Amino acid sequence: MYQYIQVTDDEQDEPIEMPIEDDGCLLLSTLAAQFPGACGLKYRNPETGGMRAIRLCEGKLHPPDDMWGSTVYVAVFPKGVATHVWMIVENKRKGDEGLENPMAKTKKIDREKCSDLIVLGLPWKSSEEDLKSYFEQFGDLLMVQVKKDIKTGQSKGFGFVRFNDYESQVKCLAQRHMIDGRWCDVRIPNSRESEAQQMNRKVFIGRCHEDMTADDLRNYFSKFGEVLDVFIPKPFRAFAFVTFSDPEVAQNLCGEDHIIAGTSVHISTAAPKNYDKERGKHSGSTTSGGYGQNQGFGGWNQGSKGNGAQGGGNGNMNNNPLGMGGLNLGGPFQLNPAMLAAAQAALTQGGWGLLGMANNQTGTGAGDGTNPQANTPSNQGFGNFSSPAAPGTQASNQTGGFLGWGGAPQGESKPQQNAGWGQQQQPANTATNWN
DNA sequence: GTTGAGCGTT
Repeated sequence: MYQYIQVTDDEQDEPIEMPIEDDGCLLLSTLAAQFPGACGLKYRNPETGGMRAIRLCEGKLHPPDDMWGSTVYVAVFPKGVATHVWMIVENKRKGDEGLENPMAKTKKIDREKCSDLIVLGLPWKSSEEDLKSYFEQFGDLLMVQVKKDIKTGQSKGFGFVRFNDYESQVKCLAQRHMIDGRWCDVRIPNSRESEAQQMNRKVFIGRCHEDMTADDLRNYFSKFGEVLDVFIPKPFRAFAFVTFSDPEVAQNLCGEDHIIAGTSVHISTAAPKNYDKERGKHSGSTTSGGYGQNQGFGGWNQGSKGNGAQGGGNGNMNNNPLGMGGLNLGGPFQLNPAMLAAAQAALTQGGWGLLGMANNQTGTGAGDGTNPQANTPSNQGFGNFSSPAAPGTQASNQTGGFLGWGGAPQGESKPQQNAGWGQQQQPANTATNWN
């Protein structure tokens, strides 16, 4: 018999009900499962209006005066700790917010964010100064790079630029460029950094009920923000995707359980599927700068596009944590293909409800019991494999991807602009930075 | 010392 208390990470947001233990305590691990990175709990004292801390002792959060009551508690996060790629990006752009709650910052995803832009077809002779003087017409530049051969110093014929303002980027992407006598193309690079910035508009809805219609989902989720698309695989596979226009809305919902038409669904981040097959479409479809719709990147694991033969039809098994691509789905199990597909998708997404393994810390599921981080919702009861979302991977890629920021050739250094970035030192002449 | 579709040494 569980009791629940209401917890939020933002007093403006809808709280999540969280189970407390038999001894009346809330486990920090339970809290962290819903609010990754949370290190404590607090609540507003109605008498003083101030925030009051909840006692934390050996991983247990103790109720104030032995009573949780109906108070809405607020998750507490370590100050100034970079836990997400998004936060790193935000730190870079908004250095004055360096001490805020990192998770709140994580949720502040700027839809209209600049990314590095690749400049293709540069004349061999063009220098970074040449690029700067050309691209300045579109707006303030933060960075210009010409990629060169290490030994000879000869240009490789391409480079990167980054604008300060998104409008400048849009203008620049909208046309071809005559630079030093050659036509050059400017595009969003096919690298993970830029992909990371465009994702998370779409959320994965696990544990869907067969009676749920796209309209049901749209109606329900519209109260959180504009819904661009609802996708329910046919035949029924017990999951769906909802795409919001605002990635912040999508991000805010991730990790939550919601009740729709009496059914508890789990919302998590939509995992991008492998990009190898889609990359061609991707780069081809971004030349107009338009990736505003949910299909813009074409690389999401929707389980659609005619790959109904999930056993190996689409070559999309590389990231399957349980190696299901290697199973013979036509073998002795004779499971309903819809259930297999749902199970596979649920595994990929970390939504375990379908398999009846939710919260099963001592379960007998395949590979269970070996994961030292079994308290996280995406790993419960399973062996040690990588989380599909793997934000840390993105973070490291991200920091590694902007190594050209540290230099201040003009002699003026702005340390604040470098806060939160992994690499700040670099040899001269690898990039030119005017800010 | 050459070249002309692509995708970023640290």
